[in-house]
Amino acid sequence: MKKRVLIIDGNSFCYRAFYAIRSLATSKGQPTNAIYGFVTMLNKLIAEHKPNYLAVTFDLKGPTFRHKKFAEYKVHRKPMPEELSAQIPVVKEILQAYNIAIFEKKGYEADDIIATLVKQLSGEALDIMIVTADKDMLQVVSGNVKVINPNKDNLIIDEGWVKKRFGVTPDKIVEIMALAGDTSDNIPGVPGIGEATAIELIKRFGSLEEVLANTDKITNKSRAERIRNFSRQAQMSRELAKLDCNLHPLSQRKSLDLLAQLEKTEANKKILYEIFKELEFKSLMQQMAPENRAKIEAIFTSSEEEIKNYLKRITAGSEVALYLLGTHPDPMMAKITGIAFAREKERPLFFSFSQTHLSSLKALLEDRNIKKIGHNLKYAQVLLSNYGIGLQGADFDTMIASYLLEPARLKFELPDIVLEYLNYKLKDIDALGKEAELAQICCQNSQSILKLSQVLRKQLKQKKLSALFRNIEMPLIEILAEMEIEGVALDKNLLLNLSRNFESRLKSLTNDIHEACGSDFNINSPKQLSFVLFEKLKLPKIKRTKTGTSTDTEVLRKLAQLHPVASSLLEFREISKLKSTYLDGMLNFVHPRTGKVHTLFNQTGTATGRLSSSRPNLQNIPIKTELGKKIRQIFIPAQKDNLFLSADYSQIELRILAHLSDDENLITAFKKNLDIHAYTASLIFGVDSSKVTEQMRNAAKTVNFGIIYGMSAYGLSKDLGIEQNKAQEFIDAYFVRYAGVHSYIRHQIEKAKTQGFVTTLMNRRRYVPQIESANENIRQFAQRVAINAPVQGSASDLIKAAMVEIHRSLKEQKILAKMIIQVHDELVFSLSAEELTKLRMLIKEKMETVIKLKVPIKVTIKVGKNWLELK
DNA sequence: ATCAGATTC
DNA sequence: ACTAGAATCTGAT
Repeated sequence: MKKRVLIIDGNSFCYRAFYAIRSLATSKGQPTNAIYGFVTMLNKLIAEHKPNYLAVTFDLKGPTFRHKKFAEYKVHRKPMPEELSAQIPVVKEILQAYNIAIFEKKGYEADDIIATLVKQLSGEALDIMIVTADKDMLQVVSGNVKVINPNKDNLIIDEGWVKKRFGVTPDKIVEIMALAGDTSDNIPGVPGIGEATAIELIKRFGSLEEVLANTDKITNKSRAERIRNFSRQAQMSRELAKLDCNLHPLSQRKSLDLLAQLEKTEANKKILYEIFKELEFKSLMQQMAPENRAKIEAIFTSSEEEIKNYLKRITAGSEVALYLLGTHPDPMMAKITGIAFAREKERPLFFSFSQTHLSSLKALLEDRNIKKIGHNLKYAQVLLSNYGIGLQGADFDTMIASYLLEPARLKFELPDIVLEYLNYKLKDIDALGKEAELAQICCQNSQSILKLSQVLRKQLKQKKLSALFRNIEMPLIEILAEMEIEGVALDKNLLLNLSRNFESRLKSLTNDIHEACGSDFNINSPKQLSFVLFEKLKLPKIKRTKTGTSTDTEVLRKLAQLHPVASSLLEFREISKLKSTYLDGMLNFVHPRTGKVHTLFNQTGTATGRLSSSRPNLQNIPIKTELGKKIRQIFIPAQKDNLFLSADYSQIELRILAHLSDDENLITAFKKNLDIHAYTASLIFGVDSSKVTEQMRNAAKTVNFGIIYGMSAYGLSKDLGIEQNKAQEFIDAYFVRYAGVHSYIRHQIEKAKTQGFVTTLMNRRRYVPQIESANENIRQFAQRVAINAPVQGSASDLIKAAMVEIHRSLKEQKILAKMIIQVHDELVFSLSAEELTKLRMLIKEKMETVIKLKVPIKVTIKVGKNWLELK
């Protein structure tokens, strides 16, 4: 097998990469599409052709010898876009780290360098493959020299292809270009002579020289005349098209020295890792990251004796990193597979699951004086609870720590966080091999968690996040775990009844709709529905989606004026959603043992600090419509005769805004306990508060909320159904009267720009790198984030702090009531009638006073026998 | 896997 | 591409 050389025309390759990937940029907005495309295309070529030698050539800026010969050369060529040229130095840096030779020479084009390289190597027994989209390059194709065109799906062009396409051997390509020219390089050729004619002439005469010497033999007289008139220009064109294959000093090199330089060697993975990390190329980072180098000498044991000895050395105050491997991501559904412990300066210990092992560990796990370090300790606590073990002493959760450092991150899985903060790859736990290997992986994971905790502890401290971590987020883990374990009971009979009622209503609506439309179709398919509405019934198209015509509620409401079927569709949509998501869907989450639903409260699920809830999501149970509200009846206390108590923060985000902005008007309004929307209406409409109509109050309410989200005049006008300039007037009036809010907003945007993040009451951070984006939309989005995050995040701080306080009191006072649900500004408890009076006071008091604001905090308490009937 | 459309605070 | 922030779930394609 001959050895293979791959020579890449770097500029051509960069252009291809740049246009192949529409947009890719770092979080700060630095474009990286060409770099990413270049690297992935390069990897693909290497994987496909497995070259032994590699080189990349580049053009340098400035005139070439061709410009000197012919002033018009490449005059039509647009300069390289700034977005692309900015990426080229990084591409070169990457090539260096790959140890791939780069060739560039002032005054010469990449093509000439390639031609010279090809000539230098022509004496060796090599397969040479040139990667370029440039037609010029075809002239060097020969038996062992081929061209790969990346613009044509990596089409391989060999001698046979050239002969078939042009009817001549590759060395005659310049002769053809001399006559036909090349528009992309602005090689003029002879006017009126195209490729077909040029091919015909060169096939007959063999070269430009011979054509010029024999114009009298050309039967088409005007063609012959033109060639004679432009003979000088044709000769010039030939010179331009001809590649220079004797570049100094490259042509002086011995081919063996050259080959040594081109030889493909190990890439410098460490540097590549750093570069890819900087560029935020996650998958490439992953490829370059080293495996953990620390040799793990794990103790893999089934001996009770060994376990006892290990445990003996762990005493009060000790720290233990623990990795608990479960069979399922939902801990209520999971079984324990194995447990690994890691401690400083000790060999890690692994147990595969057995009830005996677990019993020996119970004391350790339940000892609050032994500090537990883990990655997602809530998962461990819930899972262990199903084995009768109550985990205590949660001290450091690396998942929560990394969340506070980088709350907008999407994934907090252990391998992701280890890669980010320890810079090495963890073996995939799902690739389970033999048990010994499993033990190795679990031990490595527990050791990594221990190391992570040390790194993250420092970073939390440095960023002043330790208090939030220690006082709020860590204590919350145990509370959320208890809420998940407790779960929420359901009235299943009622659920099934409702489902059946909805079912029959849906059937009848389906009939009505099909009849009204004159055909049977799937109403749940937006595609089929839009065909029926807009093609069949010819109703007006009101709004577009990315892929077609919108049929959402807003559209259907407008269509309801024109066609009665739209109202039926609206009702169908509502009932269908309620039934599939909240009734039938709920049954999928009922736990086989407890008969309750055990929501997962995700502590790292939002960028702002809020919790999120899933499987099922209990934070979006319907309440707005009469029909939807009925769903709430199915949630009931687990114990017979118990009650639900709901405690709700009233207008918490506006109160937080008043506090953060220090706005005089807003603070006064809350201190006087005014109706805040009515008060805002009186301010922005300039009327006495007694003259505020319901309409004005509603408009003011929209404005009040809009402000918190950084709403634009466009959005407000659409929401209120008024002109945009009218909406702008409302916003202007708002900011005149609430000047403190206005300056607060400007201040937040300024802070985001100068320090890169904004903060909440408890110093929770939200990074806003896009605030400096050159893209108007992205920048404006970042500004809204900077306005909203401190408000939404502070409200989250507040309710989390309250949860910690309330939980502590309930424990201390041995109250049996259980906190079971949190919905951002609401807490739901299940309690007995005997505890009601005491709890009402306690909960209200804790929620209202846990953090002191410049305005009073108001909590409304309601009690009832299910989640609907609360008074 | 992604989209459209629904629900909540 | 989007226009009001933060989420999750279902059904269709």
